[in-house]
Amino acid sequence: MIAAVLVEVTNKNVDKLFDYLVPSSLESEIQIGIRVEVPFATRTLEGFVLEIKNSSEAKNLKEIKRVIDEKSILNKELLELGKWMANDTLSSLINCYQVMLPKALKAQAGTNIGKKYEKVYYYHPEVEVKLNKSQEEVVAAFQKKNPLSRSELHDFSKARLDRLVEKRVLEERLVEAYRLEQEEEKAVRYSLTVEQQKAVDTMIQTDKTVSLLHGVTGSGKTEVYMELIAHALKEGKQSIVLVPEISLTPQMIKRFKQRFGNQIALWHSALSEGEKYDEWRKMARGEVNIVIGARSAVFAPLQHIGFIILDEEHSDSYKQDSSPRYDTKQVAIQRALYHGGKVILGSATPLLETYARAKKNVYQLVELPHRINGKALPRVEVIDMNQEIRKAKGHFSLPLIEAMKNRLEKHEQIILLLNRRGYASVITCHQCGYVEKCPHCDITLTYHKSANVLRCHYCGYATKVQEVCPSCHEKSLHDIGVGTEKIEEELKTLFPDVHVIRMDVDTTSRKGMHEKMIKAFAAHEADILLGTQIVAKGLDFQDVTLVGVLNADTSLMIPDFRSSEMTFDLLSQVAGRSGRSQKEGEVLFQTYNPNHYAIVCAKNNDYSRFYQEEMAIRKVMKYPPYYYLVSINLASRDASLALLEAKRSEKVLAKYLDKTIILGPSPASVFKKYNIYRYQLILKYQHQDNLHEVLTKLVDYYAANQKIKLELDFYPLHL
DNA sequence: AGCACGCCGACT
DNA sequence: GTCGGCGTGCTC
Repeated sequence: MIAAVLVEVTNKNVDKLFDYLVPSSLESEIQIGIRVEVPFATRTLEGFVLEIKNSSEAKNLKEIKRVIDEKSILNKELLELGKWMANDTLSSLINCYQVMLPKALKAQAGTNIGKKYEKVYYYHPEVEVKLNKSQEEVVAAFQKKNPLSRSELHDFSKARLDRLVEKRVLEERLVEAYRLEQEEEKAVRYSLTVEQQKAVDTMIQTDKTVSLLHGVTGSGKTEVYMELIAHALKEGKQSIVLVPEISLTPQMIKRFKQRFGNQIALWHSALSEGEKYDEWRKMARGEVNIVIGARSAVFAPLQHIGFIILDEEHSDSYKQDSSPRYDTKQVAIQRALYHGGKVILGSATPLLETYARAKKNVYQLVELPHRINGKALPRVEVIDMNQEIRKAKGHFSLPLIEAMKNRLEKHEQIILLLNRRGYASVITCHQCGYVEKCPHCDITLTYHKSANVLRCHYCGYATKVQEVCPSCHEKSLHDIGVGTEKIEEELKTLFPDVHVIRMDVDTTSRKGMHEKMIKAFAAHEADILLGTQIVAKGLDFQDVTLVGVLNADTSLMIPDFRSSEMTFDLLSQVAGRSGRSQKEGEVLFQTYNPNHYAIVCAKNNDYSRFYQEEMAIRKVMKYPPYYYLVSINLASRDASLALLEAKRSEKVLAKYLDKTIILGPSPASVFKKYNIYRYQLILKYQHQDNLHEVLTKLVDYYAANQKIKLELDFYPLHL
C-alpha cells in the first residue's frame, strides 16, 4: 500500500504529493485526509494523506513513520474545497488546508495541543460496605444523577472522594471534556413583522444560491437570520453565521443562545487554541447545529449545511489579508453549492459589487426598508466647516457644541466619532479641505516626505508638493492628523465636568478592554463615548441621542478607489447609533465637503442614490464592479531588485494579457514594512481567458527565487 | 522551507 | 592550506 502525502512545508516547490510506503502494521489506520508523520530529506514532517494507491512512479520510497489521528481530519468536501481554493487564489494547497483548521489539527510537527479530560465519578450502589456519616453525605449527592463530574462534586474534598474510591463505592474515570461549556439559556420567542416574514419566505423559496438581505439599521436582520436557521433545523440542516470579529460580542451571542440554547459552537480569535480544538470537534461530531464565528468559521466542518449567513457582508474582515487570500463570500458559495444550501448576505450598506449582482438578478434581492420599531431614522445635519471653522473651538463647531450642551443637560449620552481612517500621509488644505488626486486613478496622492512629492500608489504618477492650495489659494496645505487624545483635551476644556470614555486602538488593544468600556458606557458611567471607527460598529445604547462626527471627510481622502464607499458606510453606520430607543436621535456630521455625494447620501440615508452616483464613477474609472482587479506585489529586501522584477513582470504580462489594463509598477500602499520593499502591479480586466494560465506561470517562475516574493490577490478589496 | 552540495575569496 | 560565503537543486 502506498500513500500520497502533502507535507506541511508552505512553499510552492514542495506543494505536491510525495509517495510513501505504508508499513503493513499501519495499513488499517491509514485513511484519506488523515495526518501522518513522514521522513522528508533530513527532517521528519507531518502531512495529510491525500491518495491511497498500489503503485508509484517514484523509486526508493520511504516508509510512513506514524499515523497521527484516529479519524480523518479533512473530509471529502473540505479536501475538494482546498483544491478549489488553491486554484482560485493560486496559493499552495497545503496553505489552503492549514487555514481551514485549528492549530491542534494542522499538519505541523511540534505542536501539541491536547484534549481536555475531566475526572468523572461513577457511584456503584451495589457495592456493600459500611459507610460513615460523612461518606453517606457524599453518596447522597448521586441520588439525582450518576455519574457526576468532579466539578459537580465541588463541595467534597479530594480526600473524601478518595476514601470512597478505595472502597470501590465510587469509580474514577477520565472522560474527554470541552473547555467551553454549553450553558443553557431560556428560550425566547421572537415574532416577526410582516416585512421580516416576507423576507424569510423569499429567501427560503428562491432558487438562487445567494440572497442579499438589504436592510436599514434597526430593520431586524438578526431575527430574520434566526428564523432561517430555525427553518433549516426543521429540515435537519445546519447553519453558519459569520460576523465581523468586532461584532462578535457577548450580547450578540446571547441573543442566539436565547433562541437556540446549546446547539451553538463559537469560533473567533479570542478563543484559545485548546478551545478552538474543542469547538471544532463539537462541529465535526455533529454535536452542534449552528456555528457563529468570524471569517475562518466559513470552514466549519459541518455535515449538512443549510445556510451560510454573512452579516455586514460589506465588511473588509471577510477578506483574508495573507495567503491564501480567499474571499469568504466565494468560499461560502462554493460550500453552499456542495451542500445544496444557501448563502445569505446581509447589510445596510452592501458592497457595491454585491448590490450590482443583486440588481442583475444574479443574487436574490430582498429589501427591509423599515425599522422594526417603526421609528424614523434619526435626523442628520451636515455642518459646513468651511463656514464654521473660524468660529469653532478647536475641532468643535458651534452647532455641535450647542447640541452637546443640550443633551448633557438632559443627561442623555453622546457618541463622538473621530474618523481616523486614511490618516497617514495625506496632504490636505486646512482651510477648504482640498486634497490632490491622481488624474489617472482618481485616488488621493500619498505624501512621500523624503522626496517631498505626492505620488499615486496605483500608477506611480508623481507631482511636487504645492505651497499654496490650488483651490482656495491659501497657504495652508498640511499633513492631516488629529488623535483622540487631542480631542479629549479639547472636550475637557469645553465641558470640564463631563465624563468621557476614549475608545481607540490604543485603549482597546488589551484583551477585554473593548467589552469593559462598552459596559461602562451602557451603565452610564460616562456621558460621552469618544472613539475612532470602533464606535460605529453595531453598538446599541439606549440613551444615546446625539452622534457627532468630527471629521466626516477624512475617509474620503484615503488613497483607495473605495474611499467614497467606505465613507458612506461609516457615516450610515454611525448615524444608526443614535436614537435607538424612545428618545429621538440626532446626528451631526462636520465636514468640509458638505456637497459630496457620499456625505449627502449618508445624511439622507439614501443607499440607492449613492449606488447610482458611485457606479457612474466606477464605470468611467474602470473599477469594480465594471472591471475585475488583480493585485500583484513583488516584495524584496532589495528595493531596486523588487522594482526591476516588477518592471520585468509588467513586460511579460503586457505581452500575454491583450485585453487587460496593467497599472504600475508603483510603490505598494505599504511600501516598506519590516525592511521588505513592495512594488505593485494592478490588473484591470473584463474578459481575459488566459489570465489564470499566465499568472500561474508567473507564480511558478518566482517560486524558486529566494530573493523575490510574489504576492497575488485575486479579490483585492483595497488597492 | 530547510538542508546538502559545491565552488570561489580572506584568514588562523 | 582551510573556513565560510551563498547560489543551486532536491526532498517520495
